[in-house]
This record gives sequence, C-alpha cells and structure tokens, in this order.
Amino acid sequence: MAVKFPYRGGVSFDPLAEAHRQWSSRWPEHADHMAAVTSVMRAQQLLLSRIEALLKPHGITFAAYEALRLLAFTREGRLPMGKMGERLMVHPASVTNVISRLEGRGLVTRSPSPHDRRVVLATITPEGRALVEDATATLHEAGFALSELSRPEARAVIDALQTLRASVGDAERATP
Amino acid sequence: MAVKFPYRGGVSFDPLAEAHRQWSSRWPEHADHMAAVTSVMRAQQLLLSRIEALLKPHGITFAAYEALRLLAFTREGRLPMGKMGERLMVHPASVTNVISRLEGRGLVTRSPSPHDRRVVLATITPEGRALVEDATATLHEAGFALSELSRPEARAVIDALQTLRASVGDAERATP
DNA sequence: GGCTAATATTTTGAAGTTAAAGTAAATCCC
DNA sequence: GGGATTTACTTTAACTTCAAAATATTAGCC
Repeated sequence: MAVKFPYRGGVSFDPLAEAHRQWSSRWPEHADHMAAVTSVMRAQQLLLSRIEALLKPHGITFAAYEALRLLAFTREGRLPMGKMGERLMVHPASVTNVISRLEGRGLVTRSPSPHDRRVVLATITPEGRALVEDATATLHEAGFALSELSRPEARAVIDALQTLRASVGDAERATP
Repeated sequence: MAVKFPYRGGVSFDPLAEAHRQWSSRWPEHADHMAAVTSVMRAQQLLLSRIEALLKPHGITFAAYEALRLLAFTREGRLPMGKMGERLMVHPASVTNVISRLEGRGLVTRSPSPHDRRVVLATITPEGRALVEDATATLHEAGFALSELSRPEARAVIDALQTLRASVGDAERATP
C-alpha cells in the first residue's frame, strides 16, 4: 500500500482546524496560541517533505543541501565546523553528522586548521559545488515547493514568523 | 560547557536575514520563497525546543504529549492506531513508536479491537490523563512558549500559514 | 613554565521522522 | 468456498535532531 504523502490518509477535514475547535470549546483564551504552534509544526513537516522529494533525485537531504549551500557561498568554499553550526543554527553534533556523510560521498573534505589544531575545516569539492548548483536550480524551478504562493503571501509568512521569532528573542523586531 | 539554547552560539546577527541577503544578491526573484521556507524551519525548531523544555519536567516529549492529548479528547479515551496517525498527521510507524513508549510507562494500554482483529486500540490510563492535564496546564501558563506574542500576532501566523498550506493543497483557502 | 579554564570537535545514546517490507486479518468477487 | 486484493499495524533501516560525556588543544594567569 502506497501511503499518501504526506500523511493525510483519507481525511477530508483539516485536523488543525479540528484541534483548534477542540481547544476553543475548552480553553478559548489559549486556542490561538495553540493553533499558531500547530500551524508552524504542520507547515514545517509539509515543506520539509516536499523539499526532500525535490532533492531526492540529487541524492541529498535538506540538511545536506543547506550545508553544501553554505560552503558554496563562502569565498574559499571552506568553513570551520563550529561556524557552520552557528550559521545553520544546529547542534555541533549535527554538523559532524552531515559533514561525515558528505565526506563519505566525496562532496566535502575535512582538514585540520593550520592555525588552531582543535578546529576542523570542511571544504566543498568541485563535485559538491556542481551538485549544489544543480539542486539549487531544481529548488528554484519548484519555487522551493511554494510556487503557488504569491510573493506578497510569502512575505506575509516571513513577517508573521519574524514577529514570532522576535517575541521569543530569536530575531529583531521588524522596523517598518 | 553548556551550549546555548537553542543554538545561537555567540552570533549577534540573524542567520536568516543573512541567508536572505545572500539569496537576494544572486537570485532576487527567489529570495522571498527561500526566506519563507527557512522562516518556517527556524520557527519550528525554536518552538519545538521551547515546548520540549516546558514538558521535560513532566517526562514527556511533544510527540508523546500530542498523542496523550488526542486520546484524552475522545469520549472513551480510546482510538485505533490508524486514526491517531490520521489525526496527528504522522506516519503509522511513528504512532507505533510513541505508543510503545507510552505503554512502557503505563500511560497508555494497547488492546485488540473486538470488531476487527487487525486494529489495535490505544487507551489512555488514569495516570496518562492526570499527566496530560498537568502538562496542558504548564503549556497554558507559558502560552505555548509564545506568551510574548499578542493574539492578533498569533492569528497573523495562523492566517499566513493557512494560506501557505492551502497553496500546497493541505488546507482550504481561507473564506473570510 | 605549568596549572586551570575555556573552546572545538567527536562519540554515544535517546528520541523523532519516513520509506519499504513483512504479517495478519478482512473484504471483494467470481 | 476460496483466491486475490486491500487494510492495519509492526519491523527494520536510514537519517535527523539534541544532550551529555570524552578528547584534544588553546588561552589565561600566577
């Protein structure tokens, strides 16, 4: 049986709307915050699965794509592991993980820093560069899985989430 | 060394804003969609880690909380595994996984359906109910980790993401 | 110079996710 | 009735995340 993608089964109604209803009837004053959270969770799940499907033909995951994309953006195609973790906003162990996998496929090499022997530099290879450019073209063609979203709508998402992130101290408040 | 939570290291600027800049300078027509995607990813990561921190004292993860919450909402406190997957919008294997863990802790029991022996029913125990009500109170007090977000701001998030989900066929277009 | 503290990375372990394959049971249909 | 298909759940495998502990190296300070 081919499971539907991403999991909706034969559900015709929207489980998020249903959850919002449940909450509204019990704790009306908390329903909107609950719904904001579940909206974010669902949107992430949805986008991730669609983007991973786009990347699958290239043989990389989204995490790997982001790492390669970051390296390709740098002048030398090279960055310390720790810096990558900061820029990608992920745990150091996640960087080790994804870089190890990419190294195994010859898309990245690892080398000790000449200046600080604690530091490991990840460097993108020509193969890695070629792959990330191809993958980027694919994502662009598909509008990052959001081709049906207009640019103003995309900006509404960005703005609303910027406000959200700012409210928890992850970003500056928008300065209109 | 206590790593900062959730991973920002000593970064003073916003990596998302930086990524948007990079994209704008190269592919201005795709920058907004890229930024919408990274915004969603980051917001999810941020919310999940904050909510899991709130739930940690209760000894459950967010996935487990959602499963318990769903069961507690039903009349009998009981639901087939498959239905849970639909409502939670996760893979059947994820339901098996989380229910097994909850069963091991005595928060849920598993039983075969009397009507269809393929079906497994998950039932929340009194301990499970007590725990989920406590956890819900904690989340409410903390405004689901969004207490600094006003209700109109929360609604802006909901609306923008509803539009996003609708654009990929996951929800109905808003009908104002 | 040498002890102490901080930093950078890796390892290990627990949790989550999905896809794909396997098992068992119900249903369809001739 | 009985074979084929569908459905429900579990298992396994791959991958992701994070936390905590282990290792190595650098930097600070008397």
